[in-house]
Amino acid sequence: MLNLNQLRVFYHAAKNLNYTVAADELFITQPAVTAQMKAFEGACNLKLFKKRGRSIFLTDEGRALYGYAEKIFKYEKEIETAIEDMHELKRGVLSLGTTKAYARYFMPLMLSTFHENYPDIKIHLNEGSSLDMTHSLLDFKNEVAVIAKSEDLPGVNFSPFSKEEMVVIVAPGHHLTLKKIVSFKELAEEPFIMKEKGSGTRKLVEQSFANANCEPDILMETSSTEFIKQLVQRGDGISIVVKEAVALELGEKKLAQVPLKNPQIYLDVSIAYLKDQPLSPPARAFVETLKNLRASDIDPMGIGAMMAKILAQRRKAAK
Amino acid sequence: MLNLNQLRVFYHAAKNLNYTVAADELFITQPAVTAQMKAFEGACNLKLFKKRGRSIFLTDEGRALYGYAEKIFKYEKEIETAIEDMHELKRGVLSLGTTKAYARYFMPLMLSTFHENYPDIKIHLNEGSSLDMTHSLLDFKNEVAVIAKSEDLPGVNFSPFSKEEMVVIVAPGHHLTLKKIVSFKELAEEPFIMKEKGSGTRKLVEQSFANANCEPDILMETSSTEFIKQLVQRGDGISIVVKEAVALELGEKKLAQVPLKNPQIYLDVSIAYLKDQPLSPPARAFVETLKNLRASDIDPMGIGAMMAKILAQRRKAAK
DNA sequence: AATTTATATATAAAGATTGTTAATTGATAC
DNA sequence: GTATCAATTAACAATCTTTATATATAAATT
Repeated sequence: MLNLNQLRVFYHAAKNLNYTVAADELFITQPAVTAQMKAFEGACNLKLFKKRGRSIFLTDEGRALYGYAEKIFKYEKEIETAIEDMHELKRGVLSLGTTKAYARYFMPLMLSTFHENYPDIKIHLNEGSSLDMTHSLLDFKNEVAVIAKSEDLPGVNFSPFSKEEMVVIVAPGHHLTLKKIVSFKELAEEPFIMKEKGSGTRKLVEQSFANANCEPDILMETSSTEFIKQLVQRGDGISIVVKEAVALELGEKKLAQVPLKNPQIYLDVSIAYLKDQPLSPPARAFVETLKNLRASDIDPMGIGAMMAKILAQRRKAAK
Repeated sequence: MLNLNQLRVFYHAAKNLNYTVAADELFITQPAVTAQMKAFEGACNLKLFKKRGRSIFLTDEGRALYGYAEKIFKYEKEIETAIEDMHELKRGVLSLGTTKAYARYFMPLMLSTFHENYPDIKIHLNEGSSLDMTHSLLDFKNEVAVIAKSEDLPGVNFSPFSKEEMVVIVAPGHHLTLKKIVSFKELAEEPFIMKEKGSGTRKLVEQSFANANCEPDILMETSSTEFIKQLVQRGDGISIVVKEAVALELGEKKLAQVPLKNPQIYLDVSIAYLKDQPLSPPARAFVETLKNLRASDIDPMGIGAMMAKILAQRRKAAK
């Protein structure tokens, strides 16, 4: 195992053929160079310099070694540049987890904006249930997750981000569409298409039924909101989903919304990251971007408002 | 300027994802790893490891840096191999200076033998006058010189190597060939072709004339023994040269030898190298080889005997 | 499930390297 | 011969490493 500190001293001494200049370049004193060179020649068991009067010359061995040293310290500079780049976010990876809904509706715009601001950061986006994504933080699979707060894990920091309006969806022409307003008790009578375990939506829906002292009649469980929409459209059951995820279908009348008896329910979406782990520069930059998006408005927004805001910012930036 | 010691600690910690194993590999204790890693992360201003319980993981930044570290320490191994090779004479350079006569008559055999024993040592052979070659040692142009001792320079070590018989040469049919024996006084009457200044031969010849209280009648000075031979053959003058250099011409009767009145004169050839500079391994090996060639016989030999000995050794080795 | 055992990292004070300051030597230039 | 410059030497200070101990988690045992 070579002492690379000594090799560095040798490199500078050999480059300048002068211990004093080498010392200056190394920000150490000249006697330190003398000492290190002695130690290095001893360790290598090779004479590297010849000394005549007050000047020094490389031996053949020294010259050979200098060639190698040049390479290694040139490479060191590359490493320093790499570290510098990481600080300046000129390279790095953002490992991000989110729900399918966010990955599909919100993240494309959000991340393309982020990528415009930090073009050298690679993005690793994973999707899964809120619970899965929370656990992915603990496993270091992701550094940040944009999800519904599933359970209050001690190591995870949840920072409120958006509030998504939830809507009851039924097939067009469904008998509930005749009602002005429906209660959870009434919904409990219908076959219900439920999201999978671990889903933030499911947790909220179950909670809402429980608050009304009833239980949904679960016909089927799935992780796919697309699948839920298909089933509901076919009239196989009803469901409660994030409004933004069915905005299109509601507009096209492929699905119908049934107004809920108050209170209206909202899904709280949070930015989650580990408590006692400092975020990497890319993750920090992303969280900052997210929080800035939210901070300026007092009322919590949904995806729709959020996206409108991003688009407004981009238009502004384009001017 | 990166602390490569810290980078090395990081490299081993990252390789094993375990501080204790890293410490073992580095032959240091585990607390030293902890300390160095803290210092390194501080210096880089980057989190490189994430810690969960008793295990550690690389961050994205750590993973990036590990890629670089791998390269640099792989390259370090190459340097270590190079140093090892230099010790084992598997690479290196022998910078050798000698006189034209030696370069022509002795060194081809000597160096081809040396090369057989140390096939990975490159040989740089320079030729010049004994004085020039002595100075080349002081200038670090050569490390070893095989030459006549010209003057007693304080920094140069002269170790006797061979003794070359000197002969008076004249043109065939020259009037001196009629004599049974000639004195320097008689030689002083003839036009003399002298070797250049700095030549060991010249110094010896001048000394010999001076001892006989006379001076040669110098017709011409040259560094080329070949040129001397041509001139003498043409009958332009006489000269005194190393016998081995004219053995062929004497045999072919192109030149004639005139017996010198005693004492017979000999050119002392030495192995010269700097006193206070340790020799490089290749130079040490070469000097050893030369000294071994000489050591076993008590009487100093000339080139001819020396070459016979080398050939005998080679035949022996071939068996 | 609760306790013990083993394993891994962190901390703190003592000890070994490495680097600094100041004075010396040795060589070159004027 | 004096001045100057570069490298060395030696005593002191800073940094790194070790020893010993603590803490915390995972695995094994009761």
